[in-house]
Amino acid sequence: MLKLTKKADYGLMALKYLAEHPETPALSAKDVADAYGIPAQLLAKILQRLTKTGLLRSHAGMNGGYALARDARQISAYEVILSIDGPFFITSCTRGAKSCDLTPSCTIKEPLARVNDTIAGVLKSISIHDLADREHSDAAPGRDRQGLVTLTV
Amino acid sequence: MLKLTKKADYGLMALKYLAEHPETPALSAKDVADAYGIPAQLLAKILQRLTKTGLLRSHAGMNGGYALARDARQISAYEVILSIDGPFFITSCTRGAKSCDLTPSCTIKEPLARVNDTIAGVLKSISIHDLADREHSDAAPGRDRQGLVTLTV
DNA sequence: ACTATATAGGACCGATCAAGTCGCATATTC
DNA sequence: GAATATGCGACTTGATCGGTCCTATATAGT
Repeated sequence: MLKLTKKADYGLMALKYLAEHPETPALSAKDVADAYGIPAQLLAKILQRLTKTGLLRSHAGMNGGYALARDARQISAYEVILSIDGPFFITSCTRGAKSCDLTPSCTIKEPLARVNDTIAGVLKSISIHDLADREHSDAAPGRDRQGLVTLTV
Repeated sequence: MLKLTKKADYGLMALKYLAEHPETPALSAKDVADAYGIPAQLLAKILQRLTKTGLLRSHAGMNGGYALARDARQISAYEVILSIDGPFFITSCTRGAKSCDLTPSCTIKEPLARVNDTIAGVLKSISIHDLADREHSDAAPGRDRQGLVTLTV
């Protein structure tokens, strides 16, 4: 059904939240979880994962927590999703896979691989900052309302 | 993980196969299943579904089977996937859903809904014919190699 | 030193869902 | 009437997602 996992959702929400609070040196998993009403333990593990992949910086102990490792503009939705859910492919057999189980049969893959690339491209072009400051960019007058990306399939 | 179900894969493959054999009046589920090494019973149910949604025309009895209900150019990958997997949304809570469980919390959804629309747009722009005759379009010399679609997010 | 607060991470569980199978009814052709 | 098809519902199995629990470790404040 072409759906993002809830974990990835949570991860994106958390990063957005961190991006919206640049003044605080660190926010705990519980802080973020409470803000959104997400299970704290679950979010904790997600943030740990994002830390391991280098998107977050963590600090244990009191007043500890997490902070963005880079500028919000430099973190793409793609990286977040990839960190949490692992590599995704729209088809079971992609050109990434060595060989298709349905050997030469599945000739569908080539065109769909391009769809896959497109999706990846879109997600790569969306940064955490884009998610966070949506209101601003919406409110900005005379701005090209739609157009973060243009791409060719 | 943003993945298509195998059923949708099978469905696309089957339609492609039908598109490649326009001379035969009808092909049985078994014919197609054997051609690709797919479980016949499973494919049967998929084709039945596609028949119910109007993409295929069926004929029972000996020498019966399935045939495309429209020209291969007039059937989009989107329709096929939609028929088989049902409506898909990249996020758990989309603007399609009445209300988000995480009430006003999930502010992620709006930007991602646009990603969702993009994906849908790409899939809508790909027809069964595009899947079937890939070799031809690839072989065609001096043709704009990449470019079925251009879209703005 | 002690305690409260954090991250880090492993084990586990339940619900959901995809994938596939089985069985039976019905239609159609030979 | 037999062989071949579709049509459709029920069921099984395996994977995976979402979530909880428990323990170890780090750190800041009193």
